[in-house]
Amino acid sequence: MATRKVTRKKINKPLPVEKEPADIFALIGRAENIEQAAVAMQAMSHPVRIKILCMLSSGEQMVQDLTDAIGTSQSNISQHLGILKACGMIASRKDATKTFYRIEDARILKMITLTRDIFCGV
Amino acid sequence: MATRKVTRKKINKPLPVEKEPADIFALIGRAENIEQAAVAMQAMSHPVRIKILCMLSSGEQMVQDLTDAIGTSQSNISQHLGILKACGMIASRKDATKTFYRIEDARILKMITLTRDIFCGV
DNA sequence: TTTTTATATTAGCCAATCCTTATATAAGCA
DNA sequence: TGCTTATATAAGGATTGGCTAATATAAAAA
Repeated sequence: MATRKVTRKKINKPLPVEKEPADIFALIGRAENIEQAAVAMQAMSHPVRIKILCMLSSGEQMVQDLTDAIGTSQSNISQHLGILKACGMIASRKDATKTFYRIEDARILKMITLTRDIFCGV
Repeated sequence: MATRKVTRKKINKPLPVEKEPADIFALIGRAENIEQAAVAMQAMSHPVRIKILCMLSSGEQMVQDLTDAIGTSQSNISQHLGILKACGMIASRKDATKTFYRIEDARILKMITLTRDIFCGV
């Protein structure tokens, strides 16, 4: 498969050797961070993926359960899981024919928790 | 975060007119909220728009200053502002030939602040 | 009035996203 | 062995997103 690309750009510079004005850096940090935030939001910005992340935020889940709970096709869930995994947000473990997914990036756990708090009051 | 394990099946529906299983609602609230969160994230999920929102998070800014600081074309900034405005995230006020933008939705201010905190440690 | 400054809008193109259908893989079961 | 369950991948077409370049608008300055 041609790598699923949610990423806009992979910046891997250790220090800010950028052409953008200092204001922005002072404001939010390095461009690298902004890219990361953008990639994360992009990956989270789909109802199905938000639901997946919410379910995973309470612990490991298998694909079947995600599919049943969220209510779209198995293929569709699998593809959304692929997107989240490609970003390093989630990781998986296989147990026989089953695959269990979990949140891997602590920042994402924070993000989804806060998003839930802000938009759902939960 | 609230509950711990959510492997139950849908036993009964909570409230309204939706077709999705109860799990998800219990977990994050109503589908409506999830949609809102997705729209908000989608709108925020672009480096230029994150930069705009970061700048606006410290107060009103005019287009010229955003353009200079962020470093893309005026047209491009204007279009991104249009996207944010169309979602109700920001609002504008005109002063002669200048237009000042500000964050309008309190949830967005929260989101951008938290995003900054999580991804930039600022 | 003409020109300049500040911002908005439009058009066109290419890339990315998303969903569906169909098929592939791989482990357990009969 | 062949059947079934659980998940992944591929191909496709439709829709949306994002950029640039060009043009429009509108107020201020000359």
